[in-house]
Amino acid sequence: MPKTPQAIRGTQDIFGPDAEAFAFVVETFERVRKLYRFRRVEMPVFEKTEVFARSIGETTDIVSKEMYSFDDRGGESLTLRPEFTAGIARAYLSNGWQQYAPVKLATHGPLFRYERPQKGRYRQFHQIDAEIIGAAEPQADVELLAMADQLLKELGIEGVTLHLNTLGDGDSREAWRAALVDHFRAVKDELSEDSQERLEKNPLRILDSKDRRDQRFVADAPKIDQFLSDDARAFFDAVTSGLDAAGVKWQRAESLVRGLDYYRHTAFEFIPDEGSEAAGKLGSQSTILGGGRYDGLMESLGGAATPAVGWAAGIERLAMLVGEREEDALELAVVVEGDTEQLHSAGVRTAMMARSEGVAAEVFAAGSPRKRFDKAVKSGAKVIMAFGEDGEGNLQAPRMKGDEADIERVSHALREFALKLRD
RNA sequence: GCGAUCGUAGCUCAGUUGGUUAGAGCGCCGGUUUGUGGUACCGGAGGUCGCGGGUUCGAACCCCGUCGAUCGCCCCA
Repeated sequence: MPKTPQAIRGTQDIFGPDAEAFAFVVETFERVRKLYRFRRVEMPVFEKTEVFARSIGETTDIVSKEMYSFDDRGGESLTLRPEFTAGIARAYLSNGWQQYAPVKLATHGPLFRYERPQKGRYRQFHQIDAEIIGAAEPQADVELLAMADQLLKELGIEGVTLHLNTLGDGDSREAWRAALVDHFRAVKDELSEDSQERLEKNPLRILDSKDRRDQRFVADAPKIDQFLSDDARAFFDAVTSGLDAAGVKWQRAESLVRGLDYYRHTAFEFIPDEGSEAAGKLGSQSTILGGGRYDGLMESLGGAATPAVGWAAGIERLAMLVGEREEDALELAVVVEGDTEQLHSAGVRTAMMARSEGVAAEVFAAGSPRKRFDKAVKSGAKVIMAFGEDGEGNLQAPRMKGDEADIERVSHALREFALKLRD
């Protein structure tokens, strides 16, 4: 016997209730996205490596060690997408979608990151994604967040709050960053090992360190608000008042920064409330939906300066929060009581007629007659219909079992089909 | 990349300080409950105890390695 190959680490085969929950998330997203008139876009799963390296930031962990990169036969370095935004930006530029600007785009699909798998985190994972490109106004941020908020509500997810921050414009962000470095460098020796390293690579990240040693110094660290330009402040005020008007609840998160270089102004995450049921289900992964404004991204890919905002959410994480979803019930189970040609065709034909009229049907025609009934009963079918023959081999009229209303609905469907045949 | 815990039947798990042919439930297949049938009962198939070494008269159990899984750290959705 040849050995069965193992699945790749960090990949998942999703089935049953989990797969139903996954589908429910995607279907709900598709429905909500249409309500906000986001247009569907499909993109390649892989790109030239530089697309991600240049836009996400060379020094980020994603680019430096988490990308699935490989050389193709022509010797070009390609990478399985670790996120959507960079690819969408590339597509926007290479297809001249400026002509549609401002344009609202939505997509979903698999992403890849070479990371150690754990609860709510995989090497191949899936996201839903929404972007507004070419809109500089804070109203775009508001609309995008309103959609996220509505999506979570329609998924029935509770105990999750929008954490909101601003990183200011490019200058504000740089000034803040410099002040933070000064602040933390003064106490460098007392910081955790991780944060000493972050000081060089990504000082903003020290702000949400989980280490107690760092948290003492985080409290009195410089705040972004001190460095905001008037424009940046006005922008953020417009976003928050817009959210209030739209009825989207939010809370200020002064130390919320996002990992990627391209963020400016608005940054946000939807995070389960401390101690909530949702928080428990997610383990140590807390963010279920995150994003922000990335006004500088297009330029890093050689395009004209183009304002944009977007977010992405992990489908697996959302699916964990929507909980078990049962598959739709079987409506009609057709049991064939023997193995003659006549009986089998009767069963197959009946199921076909039912399905043509939108009634979910399945035929049970394997194993002993007793097992067929057992399986039909266990299938949870609302109506069981049995075909048998009399002693002389004549097909008997089918017998139906189930609630009167259910039987009537199935019978009605079968009659409808017969009527159409006659016309 | 680092740490902790765990790998026994298709699935969920027992397996007493190391001691005969490794068990149960569910699922699957066949049958009985002398008619139609979610019950109950009987029987059957199915296991290199993750893999490789070692210790021992003897290893599912102890030791080392390795692979995998889970959870956490880093980072992130």
